[in-house]
Order: sequence, then C-alpha cells, then structure tokens
Amino acid sequence: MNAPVSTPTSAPALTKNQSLVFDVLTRSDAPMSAYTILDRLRDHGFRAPLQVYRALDKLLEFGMVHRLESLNAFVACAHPESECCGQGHGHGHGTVAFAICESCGHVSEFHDHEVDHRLGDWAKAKNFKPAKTTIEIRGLCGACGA
Amino acid sequence: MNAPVSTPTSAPALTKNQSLVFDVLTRSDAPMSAYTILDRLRDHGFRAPLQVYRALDKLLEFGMVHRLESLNAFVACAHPESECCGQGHGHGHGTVAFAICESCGHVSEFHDHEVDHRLGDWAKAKNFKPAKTTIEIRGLCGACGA
DNA sequence: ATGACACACGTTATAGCATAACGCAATTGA
DNA sequence: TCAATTGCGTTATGCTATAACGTGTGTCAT
Repeated sequence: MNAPVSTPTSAPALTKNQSLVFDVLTRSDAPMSAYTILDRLRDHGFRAPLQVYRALDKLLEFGMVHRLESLNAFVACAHPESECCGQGHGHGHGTVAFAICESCGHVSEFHDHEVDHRLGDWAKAKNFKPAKTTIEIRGLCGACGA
Repeated sequence: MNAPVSTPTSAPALTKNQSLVFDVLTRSDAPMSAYTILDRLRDHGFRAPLQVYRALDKLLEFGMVHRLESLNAFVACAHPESECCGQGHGHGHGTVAFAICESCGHVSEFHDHEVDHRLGDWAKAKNFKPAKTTIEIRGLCGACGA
C-alpha cells in the first residue's frame, strides 16, 4: 500500500507522504525548512528527515514546490496552475523569481520574461547550457518596509 | 598583534586571517566551502570553522568575495576592480549573476544592467525594498556541454 | 501465476554547513 | 587611563542533507 493514490484531478498522483508534505507547505504562509516540516508531521508518523527530503524531491520534480536556496527552505508553488503546476514535467514557462521579506518571512513568486530572455541570451552567447536558474531578492516587503 | 596590516594599495586593509582566506579563494578556480578553506589553512594555524567564517563575513562585507547560495560555497570576486572590489562599501554597481558549471565547477561572474533594472522595477512596483539579490544559473559551460 | 523490476517507504548512522557563547589581546580615542 | 571596539582562539552545539541498508507493494513481460 505504498503506491501513489490516484485522484480525480489532473496533476500527478501523490503518495501519502508527498501529500502530507505538500499540504503542510501549502498551509504555511512562509517558507519551511525540511526539519520544520518534519516536526509538523511527527503526529502523522514521520520520524526521520529522509521521509521529508524524499517527498520534497518528488514535489520539486513535479514543479509543485520550490526550493529557496538562500534560505535552505521550501515553499509551495504559488503561481497559477495554468502556467506551471498542472503540467507534466518539462513545463516551458521559464524561470521563477522570488522576493523574500526578511522581516515577516513572506515570499512573493513572480516571473519576468525579459529577465529570462536576457539571461538566456547571455547563456547562448557564452555557449552555456542552463539547467536551473535561481533568482532570489531578499529585502523588506511593502508591509514591513514602510 | 591582531589588527589589520596596512598595505600600499587602496582596498581595505586585511587582517592576517582575512588575507589567508582571500588568497586561498583567489587561487582556486572553483568555489570553495568554508570547511575546504579550513582544511587548506590548517598548516597556517587554522583550527576551527569560525576562523574561516569570520574572515569570510568581512570579505563579503568588503565585496571581495561572493557567496554562492545554491552551493553553500564562496568565490573571490571576479569582476574588474574598477567596477566593484576596490571601493569602500556601498559600491553602486548593482547585482552580480553567476553561471555555475555542474560538470567542471567553473563559475562565471557577470552583470546585466537590464536584468537589474527589470528586477528593480518589479520591486518598485510592489513597494519591495531589495537588500540583496541572488542570481545563479546552474548548467554546463561551453567546454563541458559540447 | 511468477519472477524481474521499479518505486515508495522506514531506520540508523553519518556527513556537511553554520553559529552561540565564552574569554583574551591589541587598537583606538575620549 | 579607561572604555569601547575589533579580531582572535576554543569548545560546544545546532541545523541541513545524504549514504546505506532492508522491507513491502504494485506492474508487467513471460
């Protein structure tokens, strides 16, 4: 009884652990570290970091979760399903950027074609083949920076 | 005998530990983790991670070293002194981006005004005050990706 | 059916990255 | 001279991530 449970929806079917981790992240309004997620899920039988990391690996692969490199933390994907989350794997919508408030912890996810394009041009000019691009702006959000 | 040693040059005077760390990073052609730096400096009396981290903190503050968030590693600043490294502290040359080869480990540092500008515009529109921006492209460099 | 395979899972142990908290030494400057 | 600041060294600890092992279950070609 370990295989993914099929759901009525379209997105990839998640296993129990994957669902639990995704739910916790979705309910959070700030990024969570793997260990924080682990603590939230102790009541659901989670005992070891690997249970979280393995679920996160899959969720990252599905594009349902993002990793914030500058925080060593994770967030549920926040941009519209139509642009990314629903679709299989390659999902051609480009790189996502994050604005992270260092005061309240809130994260805004956004996308800018022009930025994408410029970085792509640089890569092409240098014959560099991008695999994954990270863009994170840390600072103060409108509410905190007043 | 712990104070910074003044040098004939312009840039901020470095203490012994700061110089040692900076030299090691400068000689390396790939990013180094703090612990790798530590190991390289054992012969020079380094015994504990904090000795490295404290030096790195200062070098980061001086703009002489960058931290690669997606690697938890550090590189010596590679762009021309005239644009950044030499000057005091605020240094208004904008955000730097990195292209990191996942095969050979080589890192290219570059700057794109347009990208900077776009991200700045987004921030302004959202009333977000940026403090530090991270842009890292991971992939294969020209030499490795052929 | 059955056996090979892929995959999710659970557990223990370990590796790798970073900082807290203490105290000492040297420099600066009121 | 004394207080404040800064760099340094040490010990201990905390946080982040993965290696390596074995189990169970579903899939599918034979």
